Amino acid sequence: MDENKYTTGELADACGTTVRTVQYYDGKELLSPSGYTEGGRRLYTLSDAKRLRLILMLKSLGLALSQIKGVLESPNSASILSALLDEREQAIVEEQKRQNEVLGTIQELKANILLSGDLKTLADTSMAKLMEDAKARKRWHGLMILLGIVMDVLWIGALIYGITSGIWWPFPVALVIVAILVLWMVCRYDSHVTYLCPACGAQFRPRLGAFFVSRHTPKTRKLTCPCCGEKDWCVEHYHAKRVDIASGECLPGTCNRS
Amino acid sequence: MDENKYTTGELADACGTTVRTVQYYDGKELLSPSGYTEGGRRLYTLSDAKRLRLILMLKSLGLALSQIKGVLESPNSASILSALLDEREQAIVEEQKRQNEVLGTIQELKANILLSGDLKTLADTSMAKLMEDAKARKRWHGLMILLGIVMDVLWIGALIYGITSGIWWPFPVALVIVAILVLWMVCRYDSHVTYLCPACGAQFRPRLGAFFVSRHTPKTRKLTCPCCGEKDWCVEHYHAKRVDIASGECLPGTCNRS
DNA sequence: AGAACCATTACGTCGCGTTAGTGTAT
DNA sequence: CATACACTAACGCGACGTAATGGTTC
Repeated sequence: MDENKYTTGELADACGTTVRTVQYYDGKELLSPSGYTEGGRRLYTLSDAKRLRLILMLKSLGLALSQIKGVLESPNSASILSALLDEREQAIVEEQKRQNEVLGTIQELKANILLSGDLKTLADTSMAKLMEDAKARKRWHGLMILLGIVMDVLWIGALIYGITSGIWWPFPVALVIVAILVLWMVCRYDSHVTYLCPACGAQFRPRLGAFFVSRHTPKTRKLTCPCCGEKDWCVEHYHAKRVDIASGECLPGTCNRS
Repeated sequence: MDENKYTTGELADACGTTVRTVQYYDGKELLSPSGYTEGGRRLYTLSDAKRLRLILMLKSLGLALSQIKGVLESPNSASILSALLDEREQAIVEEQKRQNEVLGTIQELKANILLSGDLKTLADTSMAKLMEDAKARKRWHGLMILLGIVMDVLWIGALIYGITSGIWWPFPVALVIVAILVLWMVCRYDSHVTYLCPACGAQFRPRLGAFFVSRHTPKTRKLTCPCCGEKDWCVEHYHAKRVDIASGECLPGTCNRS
């Protein structure tokens, strides 16, 4: 039919893979050579190259070699491939969900170990709680963004309404509602969050006033530890459930200097 | 110190894993038993259980057993674990990017094989083009949504402005702009898209009029094939580059009945 | 004494990478 | 003859699952 054009290495180069892979596919009867030289070397044709490229493409999508073999050998390859792709898609989506959970857990874990220093406390913490906390934090962030948008719409809407119609009473009403919402959010946030003192390792809950005015980054906040009195950047830790530490107290047994 | 509480199977049950795994971890010196019975059976303590749970947690995050071993053996485990978690996070994010590309490619591939029936054409299509097309389609969808929002803001804004101020001339202007934008979008879309006839397998570009009025789903459109004349649901295929088929013609060599 | 339970050993998984030792094309 | 290339056979990876065989505990 067509000329024998490629030796093993040439085929591998042409398709962006390795000699070993080509040989392996021959062994697995995924891609058999169209001929041999007298000395026993494999010879491939152009259509073999196309087939190899197809195999490599399907493999890059995550299909197993055995599945690819099934597709290529079947008379109704299209429907089989279609089903496999559906399945693969499903699996990837599932895996991404798991990965997102893992990412959340990693976040929590990093926050936990960042300053606690050793892993003894960590050994007690169960994976389940870490994930719950991570999920709760995500939900809370979502809620904050949503409420933020609602509040913006409220006061900007009232402002525009005032400008265009000359009726101004809704504006201060909107501001009051916004203020109440903000206050509620801060209180709720404060009651679900603890901080880790980098100096003594204590887990504590700051007083609402200090919490309100302190400087902060997305993950830390500059607070004075009620256990050792040091003022430093404390790592925030969000809990799924309300923490039962009094405001301004620290969790017993967590301070290294006690 | 503490009593020997668990046999291998009890430990496995308590930590949600298998006997084999516990034995394997002993062999790898990840978790050695605290003692043995006279008969040579492994005995574990409560702290062993904690250690095992920690190991399983870190494994579930995707860390290799060798890495976990390194963490547990190191004196400054916290910093090492922190670094490993960072690395792992990076890797997961990278992997998710790749997976999203794969998902796009799978979409393209499914659209391609859905009705073409065989894989010969598929063998010619390179992975690179599939991915390019998938990306381009995503970009295009994003642009459409964005323009949709812009257009909505335009005409709704002009409407509200008319109601509140009584000045109505911006409204028809906005409508004209919206109409032009829609027309441009349709033309552009039409020039980047081909359809696959399920009857004869031809790839063709419909005439703009037919394209405009035909019924459609997200992935298919009811069109009359210019090659075989059949009217059926044709699968849409978005191309990264403008296709150079004349409007109402089909790509030569793609019709099975020619 | 029988039923669980456990220990050790070893092979199989998947897709090749990587030697090691030998033969072939140019 | 030298050099590059190719061949086969084999082990290795990672985290166990799955026998097979025999001893231990209750």
